[in-house]
Amino acid sequence: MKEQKPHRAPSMRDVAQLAGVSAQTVSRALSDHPNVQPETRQAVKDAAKSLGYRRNATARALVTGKSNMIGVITLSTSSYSRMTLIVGIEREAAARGYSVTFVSITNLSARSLEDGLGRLVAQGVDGIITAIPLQDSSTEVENLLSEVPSVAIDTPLPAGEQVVGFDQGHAARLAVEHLIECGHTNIWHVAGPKDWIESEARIAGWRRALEEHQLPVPPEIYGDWSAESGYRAGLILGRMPDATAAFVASDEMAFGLIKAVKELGRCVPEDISVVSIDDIELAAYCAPPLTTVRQPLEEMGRHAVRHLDVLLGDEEALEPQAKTTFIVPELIVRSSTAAR
Amino acid sequence: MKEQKPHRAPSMRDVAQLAGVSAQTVSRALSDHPNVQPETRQAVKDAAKSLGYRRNATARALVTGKSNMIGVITLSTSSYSRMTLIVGIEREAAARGYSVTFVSITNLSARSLEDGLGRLVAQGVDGIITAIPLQDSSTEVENLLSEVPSVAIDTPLPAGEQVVGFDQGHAARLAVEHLIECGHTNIWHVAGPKDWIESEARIAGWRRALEEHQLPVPPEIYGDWSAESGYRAGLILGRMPDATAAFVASDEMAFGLIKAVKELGRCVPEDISVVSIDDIELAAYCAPPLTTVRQPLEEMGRHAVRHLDVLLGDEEALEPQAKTTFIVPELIVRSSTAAR
DNA sequence: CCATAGCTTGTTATCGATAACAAGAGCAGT
DNA sequence: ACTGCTCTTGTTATCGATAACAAGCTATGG
Repeated sequence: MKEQKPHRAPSMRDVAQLAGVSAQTVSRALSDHPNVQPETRQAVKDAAKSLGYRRNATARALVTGKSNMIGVITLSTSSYSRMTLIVGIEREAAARGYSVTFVSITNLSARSLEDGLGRLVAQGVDGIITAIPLQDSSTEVENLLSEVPSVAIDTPLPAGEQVVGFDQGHAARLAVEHLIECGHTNIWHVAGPKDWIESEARIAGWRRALEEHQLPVPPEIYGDWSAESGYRAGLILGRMPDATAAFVASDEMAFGLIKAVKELGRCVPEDISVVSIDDIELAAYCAPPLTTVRQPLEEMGRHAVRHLDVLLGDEEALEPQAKTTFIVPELIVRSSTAAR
Repeated sequence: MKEQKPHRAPSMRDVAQLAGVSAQTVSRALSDHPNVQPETRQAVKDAAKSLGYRRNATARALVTGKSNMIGVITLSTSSYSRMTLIVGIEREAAARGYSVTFVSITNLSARSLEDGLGRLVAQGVDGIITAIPLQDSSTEVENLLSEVPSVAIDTPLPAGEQVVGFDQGHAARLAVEHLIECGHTNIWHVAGPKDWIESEARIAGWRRALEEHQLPVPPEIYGDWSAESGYRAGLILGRMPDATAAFVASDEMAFGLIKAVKELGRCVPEDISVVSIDDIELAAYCAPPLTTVRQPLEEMGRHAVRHLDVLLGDEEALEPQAKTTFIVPELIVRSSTAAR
């Protein structure tokens, strides 16, 4: 065995030497710059391959000012939805030659948002995708976001110049109107946490739909997206004899709610119909299978990357452009809802 | 409005000028280097703050050779387990001052592994965490892995110097022995896909437990971790009158299996007992709640980062060390299993 | 036959930080 | 008072690439 030293990775200089050209020519040859003699290019490529040369992204980033990294900031809930979003982002980013660095924060305070964004900016990302449901922010956050192009999913963060949106209000309406069509008149809502903008939007959609159909609007019950919180809500709802329908803000909470309701001796959908939002993979395997409004998170992640890519690439070429991509919600009827 | 130009972020030189010192002193002051006069340090910090200075991680990485980034490579399934793992990794990494870049691959071919690892290495990560269930690899993959310290979760990849492991065989044994204690003698297994090392280990554990108790070993049924594949397996198992117990390799497949079995008119756990592995959040909200063996993915992610940190920091100081952290599986009994 | 243009390649400067070395100040010990 | 040490700060070189400029060479046309 001879490789003793930590054998520094080969640099462009090494390749240049082996190929008998200058470093700059190597750079040009490997970047597929047009004005390079074919045989020179080939020689360079051969030399590079034989040395196992790999371009140093750090040096490249330093001089070009572009890191080809995009940052994603999200809440660190391990929910299905977040994961799906991130997978979508990663795939589209990889396809477009970006790598993704990923920061999760544990709470919605401006403090922790600043921290997370700060880490991303310090890292030198070219752009940021915020997948955070924050309602408001601090000036420090705005500063951070103004330093780097950013795209917001769900939430119109200040300075988040473009937005990929899912019309939460419309999704809620689809869910509620389905229940109404089934003949329900007493439709409760189990909402997400108060400080999430999605929760607000879904509550508003639910309320508006009820009002338009001149149905009574019961008070909403708050959960925290977890199945456990849905279970607690179910314990409350299940005891109300006149509650025959619930619109639940997430599939996971619906799982919890259904469990509680069944434990109280009532049946879904015979006694209580349940619709939710998300359509996670397990939704079809709940008992009964969940009627739900599909939110295509992976696709939303991909859209976010596409927007960001345009923002980064075209250098304020097309200013107005499509400011927002709206994804249309789709109702998926399974067996957790039934006619009265 | 006066800020017309893209106002280049302030550099160390700017701070130095404002504070009336040299760039090197700024570097020292901000890095909390000991030999700096207190008032100088303060002056530098004030200047930095007033300019909104942020250290350029790229330049720093170039000269120090350390990027403080760790790379994670994983399969792009949007399963709960992967997400939980990643959240654990990200949290621990953030706590230790690393940022995380994240690559997912869509299949287990050596080709795509090479591609993913290549992206990570080219990105300049300091270390890599492989969370891939690959059985074997190519020499190219080994080259890549030998360039950068790496830690493997689950799978002992070649050159993955340290391993965070979960004793899949033991987990399987716990599950099977629980069924045996319940009086079952005909215990089937719905396994994960053939090319996953976890699947193999769970199959082996299941088989060994049965053999030790001198019980018959039926052929295993393969799934692909998805609830859908569990459902298909359930359609097969549910038709066998003498099958009274199933050990399913993941909670998600168990959801599917239970649905199928119920559709065939048999009850869980009265007719068929089901144990699985993972303990995802929804496991407790299945109907019936799943008896399962808990696999603490978040903790495993954190361990991986700790190992990697040691590997990166101590510079071959403590060579042997704890080569592997083994996490102990824990059986969680709920209601999907019952005595015969 | 010279001028102009285009192609190919090399040279030098630069990105923003830190490492390594150097230099001046202050202080103690002989 | 001189030597030698420590503390503080500054200077210069460097990491690995690319941008900008420069130079040599080959066509092409008048």
